[in-house]
Amino acid sequence: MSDAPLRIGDVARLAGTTPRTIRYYEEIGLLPETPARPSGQHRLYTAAEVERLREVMRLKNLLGVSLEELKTLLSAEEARATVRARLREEDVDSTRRRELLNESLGHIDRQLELVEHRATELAKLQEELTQTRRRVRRLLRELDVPAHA
Amino acid sequence: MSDAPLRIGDVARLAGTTPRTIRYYEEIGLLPETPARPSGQHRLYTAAEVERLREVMRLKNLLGVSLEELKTLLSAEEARATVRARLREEDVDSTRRRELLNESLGHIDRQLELVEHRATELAKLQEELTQTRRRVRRLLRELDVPAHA
DNA sequence: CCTTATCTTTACGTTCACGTCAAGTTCACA
DNA sequence: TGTGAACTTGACGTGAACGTAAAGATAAGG
Repeated sequence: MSDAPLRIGDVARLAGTTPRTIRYYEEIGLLPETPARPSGQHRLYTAAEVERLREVMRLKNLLGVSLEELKTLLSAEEARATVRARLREEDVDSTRRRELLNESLGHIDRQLELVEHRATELAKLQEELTQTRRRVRRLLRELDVPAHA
Repeated sequence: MSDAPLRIGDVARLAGTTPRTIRYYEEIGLLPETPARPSGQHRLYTAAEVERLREVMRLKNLLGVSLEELKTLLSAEEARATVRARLREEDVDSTRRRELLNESLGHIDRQLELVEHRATELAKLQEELTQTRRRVRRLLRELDVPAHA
């Protein structure tokens, strides 16, 4: 029931964007092309793909990177998904497993570095604004209690 | 000595941008036009204006807003500067002072809201990434100590 | 089966935030 | 007073990230 296939308009509504954007993201490889769709036929999506899209939009907003940079960041995530899939197979020798996991770790760390940097910068700004706010409020209080002599 | 007037090229270098960008920002009213400059004459700047530019660029990066939105945000800051100037004059009655200060407070709160929102969102993302990182590292550790039976 | 909303591709248009080029001007310095 | 570097305005160009319009195809409901 809830896994009824969604069409591009539904996905757009659910994610708070437009069909054009979704097609564009697919076009530049930011979203995977629905595989094996005879040209002309409607695109069909699942709820998981709505989530994926929301995540893309979230990262775009928060990280403020170009779609091209975002693509590399997400291809990393893509890679991690592949890794997880491959790791589920029993017949991967532990040397290879270690390789894959370390690769994942690298991708994560790259993202974390980006996020942490922005987070601390924002924290600084927030602190400055809070300070300024305090100062203004103190001035207001001093107006209420005019002469403290 | 250090307050020798700067030219647009110097300002650009000091702020890490280009003359074109500075002129553009002036054009759209994001930076104040050097007042009373006979058309054709070189623009002259002070160190304070370099700081202003750096702040503009910083906010642009951190808040990820359009230059138009940034302009309104900064006009608020502009207003606060005016307020500070007016408050230095002694002959402002306290009713008016209160008004001005409250206005300032409103502007600051608007910025703070924006900043705080982004900050918490970024914090969430950071937390998620950190969690994922932990999971991957645990998997790696389990590879080192294979059978815990 | 027919209608109609929604989709398809193709292609050109648009906005933002500048880059780049041209032709002339101003400024610091020898 | 000349000369070269940096500046001026004006205009057109550009890449990113979509919007929009056209002409036709598809899909879901009655």
